[in-house]
Amino acid sequence: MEIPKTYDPKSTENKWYAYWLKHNFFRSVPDSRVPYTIVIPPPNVTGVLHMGHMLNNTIQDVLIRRARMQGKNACWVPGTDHASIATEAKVVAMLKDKGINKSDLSRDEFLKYAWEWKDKYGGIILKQLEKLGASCDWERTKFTMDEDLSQAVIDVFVDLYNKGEIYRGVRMVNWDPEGLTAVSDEEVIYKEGNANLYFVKYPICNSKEIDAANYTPTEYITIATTRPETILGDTAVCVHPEDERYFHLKGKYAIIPMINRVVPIIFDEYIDKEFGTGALKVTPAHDINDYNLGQKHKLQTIDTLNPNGTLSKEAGFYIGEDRFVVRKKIIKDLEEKNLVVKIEQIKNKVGHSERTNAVIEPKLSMQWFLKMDRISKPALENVMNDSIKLLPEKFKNTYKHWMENVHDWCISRQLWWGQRIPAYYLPNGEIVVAKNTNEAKEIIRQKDSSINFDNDVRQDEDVLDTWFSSWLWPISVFDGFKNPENADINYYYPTNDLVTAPEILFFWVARMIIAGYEYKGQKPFTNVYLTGIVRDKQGRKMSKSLGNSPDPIDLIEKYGADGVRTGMLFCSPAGNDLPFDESLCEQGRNFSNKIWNAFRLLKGFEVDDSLEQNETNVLAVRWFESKFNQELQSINTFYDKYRISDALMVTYKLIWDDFCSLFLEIIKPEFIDGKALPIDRKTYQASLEFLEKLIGVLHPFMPFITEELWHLIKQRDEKECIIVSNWPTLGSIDNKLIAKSETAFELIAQIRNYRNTKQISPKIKLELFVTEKSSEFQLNEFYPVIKKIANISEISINASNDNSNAVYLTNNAEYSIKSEGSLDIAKEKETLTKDLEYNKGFLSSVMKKLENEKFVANAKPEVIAIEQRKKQDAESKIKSLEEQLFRLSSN
RNA sequence: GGGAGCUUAGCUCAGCUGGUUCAGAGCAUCUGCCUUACAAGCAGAGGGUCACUGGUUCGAACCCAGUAGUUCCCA
Repeated sequence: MEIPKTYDPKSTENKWYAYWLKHNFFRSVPDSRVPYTIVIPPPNVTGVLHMGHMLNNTIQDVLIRRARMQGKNACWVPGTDHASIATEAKVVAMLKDKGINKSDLSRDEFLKYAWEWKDKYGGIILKQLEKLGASCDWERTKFTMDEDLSQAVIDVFVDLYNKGEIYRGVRMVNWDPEGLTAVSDEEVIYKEGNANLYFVKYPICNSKEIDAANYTPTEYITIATTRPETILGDTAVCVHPEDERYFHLKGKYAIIPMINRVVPIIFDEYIDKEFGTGALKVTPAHDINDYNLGQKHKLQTIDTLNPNGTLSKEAGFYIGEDRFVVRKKIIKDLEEKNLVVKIEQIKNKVGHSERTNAVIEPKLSMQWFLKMDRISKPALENVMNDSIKLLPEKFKNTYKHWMENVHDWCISRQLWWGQRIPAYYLPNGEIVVAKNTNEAKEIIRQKDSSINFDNDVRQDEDVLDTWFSSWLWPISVFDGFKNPENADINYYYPTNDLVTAPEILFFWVARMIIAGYEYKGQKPFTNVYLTGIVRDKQGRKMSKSLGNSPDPIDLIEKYGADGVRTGMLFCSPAGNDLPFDESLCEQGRNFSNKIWNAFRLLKGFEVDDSLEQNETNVLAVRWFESKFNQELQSINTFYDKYRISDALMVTYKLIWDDFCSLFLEIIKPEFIDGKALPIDRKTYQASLEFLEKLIGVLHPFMPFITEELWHLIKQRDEKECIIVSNWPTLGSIDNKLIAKSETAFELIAQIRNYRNTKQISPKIKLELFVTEKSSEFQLNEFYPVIKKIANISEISINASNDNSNAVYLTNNAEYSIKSEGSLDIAKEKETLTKDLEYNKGFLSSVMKKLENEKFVANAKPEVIAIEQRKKQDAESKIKSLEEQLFRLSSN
């Protein structure tokens, strides 16, 4: 069979993915094995795959595939979340294109469109994950608005309400006037920008009971504001109690311009004397700090904004006009009244909605809240005591800080897409919370049979925050609410690892932990692996809106899924951002090709059964066996520490450097007369076994090419696939042999370097001289190897002093090579002297330690022994170098 | 304004609780090679006051303090 020179991922990836699916290799059902479980961070159902998903899901797949090979029952649960705000926005936009306004639709009609939309586009991202090779148990795919998951959300709401943990209250919320909903603090993005700081003067008067409209002021107080449109909602002016400039205003009043409201001048230490004029206009309805001041000083609260960002009736002026239009208009009007003192340019930070990018308005509104103080306690404790581990650990600090200062969670959203809040309002304002309409009806009937449910009772219009669904995810995907003792939840929960972005550590991770302890009395997972953010070369986060992100599917087309997977992992230690560059994928693709060609080489060997295994090959096999085990141990350790990119790097070097560049070069049969000699059976067999082990270790990173090679190596049974093969077991390691090999390979590199500097072709054989010494690293064993891959004709012991024409190689002068052409004695001497000086310096630093009484007294015995050994080594090197120099000089 | 983290080669990062020749890896760079597996390759090489300043110690990239720069979180 002809094997192509370059590996072509396209022809294998679809084939093997389909094959794995067909044989149910991703499927997991509880059995007697140890479970290994990951629940996917459910991507937004409106989403398409971006680079962040690629990184995140590659890591999950690596962990899952390795666990599967280790004989665990690996279960990766996929799914999506319903993303209320984002999805509703998309559906509204879609309807708009069709000429339909959301306001013209009933709730049910709208939801019908929304579900249609979801059914049509909601699965895209999961299909894309297949391209990446994700080995999810697709039969378990969940959606946060599935019937049973929704029921869990409602049940939890009712339960927490009955426990007194959920309450309804007026709060200052971050209002998104475009999305027409409140958003959480975490969904507000503060962006720095230029703003005008307007200085406006308010008249002062002595009494509350004046005719403000016809009052002729004699004195003014100047306030500074960036949001003059809120002046209409002002109910006080506040200054610092120690601000001398305003002492005389105690007990006086200010008149709000335009609407001529007389408001008190209050004193509070909250004020920053340095900012603006040191006098603050107080608008309790439209600023959180002002709201707090208002509460403290019992001020009136006047809400001057409509939900859509236009001015309300309460404002008295500019009713129905947009807040930004009014900002300009009111300044013009105030200028006409000569009340604007000056306008300054400042930089400030303005909150924008993460979803719609609209400028957030702090707004008072009636919302539902979940108390966090009690239920968050175990979630803090168990992260602090490492019952749940955050990786990297540095996130413990941030987590602690957040959990210790946690605010009540605003769980209502003014939307339709999501789980509708199961609260029913009776005509007298009383609230009944029930799991469903029938239950509500029953409760209400018992309370007051005269109430007509259909006419008099209305259900809350709002839905719950999407996070209020996804915080239940590790439990609800296993149906742990309705059937708390079912086989799945008992087997898979708590799950093992969670892989997600630090950005949602609080949004989601912390809340899942809270729910886990509240509803299962147990953590939801043991390890939280926090990935970094994928950034572009300029360090900007890759995002669709910036247009700086490559399309992952295009990348897969170009470099193969295996190439992209390794590309993502080459430099992404946990918690570190990943500055992505396409060349990383190229490196991944090149790596696939390297392995491919290693296989081609092996496959091309002609095997001769009558051939004895020669000593070179015996040694090569012995050496690689040990080397493999040594590196396997290191790979296992890195996995245990979740240092995935380190595990990959070790695998990469093991395959590329040790297997391809060394092992294969050593055993590769020589060419005579343009024809390759055959190889013995034993070595050939061992090589193929090595390759099998290597691709086994590589499989989690590069699932496709490894499966392809696995089947090319030999004919296998239908179900005998690498994906379900055994992770290589750790064999013995001959450390002495490995140490010797390192010296030998170093010597080989020096011979090659010598060729390079002297421009000697690798084809010309050279002669190597060895000064026999009682060195620990006798390399005799490796002589055949050295001869072969450094192309040495003869290695001879140089007992005589006949070094007149030789160049020494290592810095202990034990090896030398016959120089081609005349020897530059001066240069040789210089190099030798340099090495001699270095070794002498080194020896003296060692001696300093050994002669230091404090060192000998304080250092551990091992450390002292090491220093003794260093001393001996250095002394023997110095001796060799001196001898060598002496020989050169005597010629 | 408060808190946390980071600063090691051109880039991205390792460097476990101070002790080998500890200053490392990959990529990039440079030199030489189309050598019959692979130019998506082979063989070599160069490159760093471990941000700065002090301190602790027999010994500091590592511990402590301060400074600068930078990122994140909270207000």
